[in-house]
Amino acid sequence: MLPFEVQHQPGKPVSEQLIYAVKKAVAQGRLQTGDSFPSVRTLSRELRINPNTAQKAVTQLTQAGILEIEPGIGTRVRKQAKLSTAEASAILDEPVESLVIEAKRLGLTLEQLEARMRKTWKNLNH
Amino acid sequence: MLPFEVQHQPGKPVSEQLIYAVKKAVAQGRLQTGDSFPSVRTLSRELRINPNTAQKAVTQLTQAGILEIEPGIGTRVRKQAKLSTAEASAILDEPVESLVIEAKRLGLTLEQLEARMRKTWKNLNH
DNA sequence: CTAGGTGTATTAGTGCTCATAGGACACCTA
DNA sequence: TAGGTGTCCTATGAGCACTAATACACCTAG
Repeated sequence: MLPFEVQHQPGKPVSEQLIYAVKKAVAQGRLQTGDSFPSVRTLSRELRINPNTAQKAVTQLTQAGILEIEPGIGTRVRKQAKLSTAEASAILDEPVESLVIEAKRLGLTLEQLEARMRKTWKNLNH
Repeated sequence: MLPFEVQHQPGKPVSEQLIYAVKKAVAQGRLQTGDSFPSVRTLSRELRINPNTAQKAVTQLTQAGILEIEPGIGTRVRKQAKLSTAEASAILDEPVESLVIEAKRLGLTLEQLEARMRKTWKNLNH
């Protein structure tokens, strides 16, 4: 059994959905620092996707600092390094602005958006 | 002069960047209800993109309820209809969850994320 | 040492989206 | 009528996503 769930939405790249599922599992604590991560071939078999697609996701997750490779042995969940404010900004600025624009367009108030975000935050805690 | 700015980022579809720029301009109030919107051919000329690409953006913005067409005359910014809570949820749930996951991964607290969002909200007011 | 696991790389082919190009039509206004 | 508007059509090229089948270097367990 895999330590995360992937819901394949047609139209979106399979590799990106796998990446998102892993990020979500890490945020939820279902994947913790030091946990061993399924091999490329296991992912391929369990998710019924091509080994290359699985490897693409693993490669990007490694470059993102979420997984780390031990050559010849396997992959583990890496200890998350704390990033600087500038680095966090570079990553978050776009999705934050995009979300705010969408919320304004839908007629929400700032308070309503914050309430929705707090709820989502707490739902991800376990 | 166009009532919005489009910054072409290579790798992302031109039509989607145009759509995003228009949404942003509406959220900022640079485009207001009733304002006339540039024609497909004007967009094509000013932005140096194909007329089909411009039309694709206009079509999607119309379907999203942001623009409205007056046949033979032109396009206008439509009055925003207030959506139900359920409809707003369907649109916002995904980006909110995605943002929360990313913020948690980067080690931010809920308070830090809210502060960043409030700042972005206010910066878009004018 | 060998067998079997790991990540990695290569080459090839298919299908889809994006963007471009050129042309055409129905509609409305001046 | 002339010129603007949105809309539609076919065609082409580029790039990406995914699949497929190999092959290689590395490490561990037996």
